[in-house]
Amino acid sequence: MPELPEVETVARGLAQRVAGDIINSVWIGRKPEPLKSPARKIAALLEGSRIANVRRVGKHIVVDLEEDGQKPRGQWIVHLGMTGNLVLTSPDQQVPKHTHLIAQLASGRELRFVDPRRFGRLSVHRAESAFKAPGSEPLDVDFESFARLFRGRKTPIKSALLNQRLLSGVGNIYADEALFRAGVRPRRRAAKVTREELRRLYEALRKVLSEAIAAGGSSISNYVDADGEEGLFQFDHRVYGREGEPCLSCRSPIKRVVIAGRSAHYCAHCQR
DNA sequence: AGGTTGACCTGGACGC
DNA sequence: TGCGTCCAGGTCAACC
Repeated sequence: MPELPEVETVARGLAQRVAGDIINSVWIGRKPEPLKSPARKIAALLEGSRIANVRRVGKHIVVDLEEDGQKPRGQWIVHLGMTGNLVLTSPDQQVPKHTHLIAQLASGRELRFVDPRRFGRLSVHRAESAFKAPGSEPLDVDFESFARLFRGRKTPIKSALLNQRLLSGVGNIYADEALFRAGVRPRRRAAKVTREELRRLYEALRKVLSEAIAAGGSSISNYVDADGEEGLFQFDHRVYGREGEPCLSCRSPIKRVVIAGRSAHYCAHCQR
């Protein structure tokens, strides 16, 4: 579920509420799938740490941890996968099914990682080897660097947008939405997209992502933010999930095709 | 080397 | 109600 705007929303919400709090103890479920680091390493780094900050890198939530004297201690990295969420609750809230980790905070609250499909991943990094995402942040990268990412790539432009080693944080919804707004068909070979089209794509992607962040994430389903509240938001999907419905510009039906195993939505009339 | 496919999971929506 | 099928916002390893 969560792409860049959703992860940003969760991270911001948590940063506001838990920065400065201390993790007293950690419970980790028995199913090992969501853990990239061993459970005892995760627990060891988290327990006794103060949460300095919570932020987003690509689709990852980075929890910066520090010692008492503000000395950096390491990072707790949370990837939400398709269905994961990191929720701040009071301990008397019922623990939902598929809760894989609970961090008890000194303030008396709990930070819980819940993920039914278990595609999410948890890991820890020591302070010496800080986490780094391989791709460029779409909201930070300049146009020349953005354009360079696609040079010589025969893969469909849609697949290139989703490639996290190129761009960090773009997922299926916002890739489709950006391509629609730029007027570029998802199956076009990345290398063949003209400079002018890339310029439109660059602007469209930034616009779509920042609008979605401003709206607090996507409206597509039961997405909830760090408080466990439904995102109020209404970000308009113009193509995603609108197969067969009329294009909002030209009324021709939105098409859905599969590209590299992911569904892609576009308007055959407006996108070339 | 670089691109595409299946596997990994659970659950909700839909058709019969 | 129940069962089967399809679909899902992500990412890898394995394949060509």
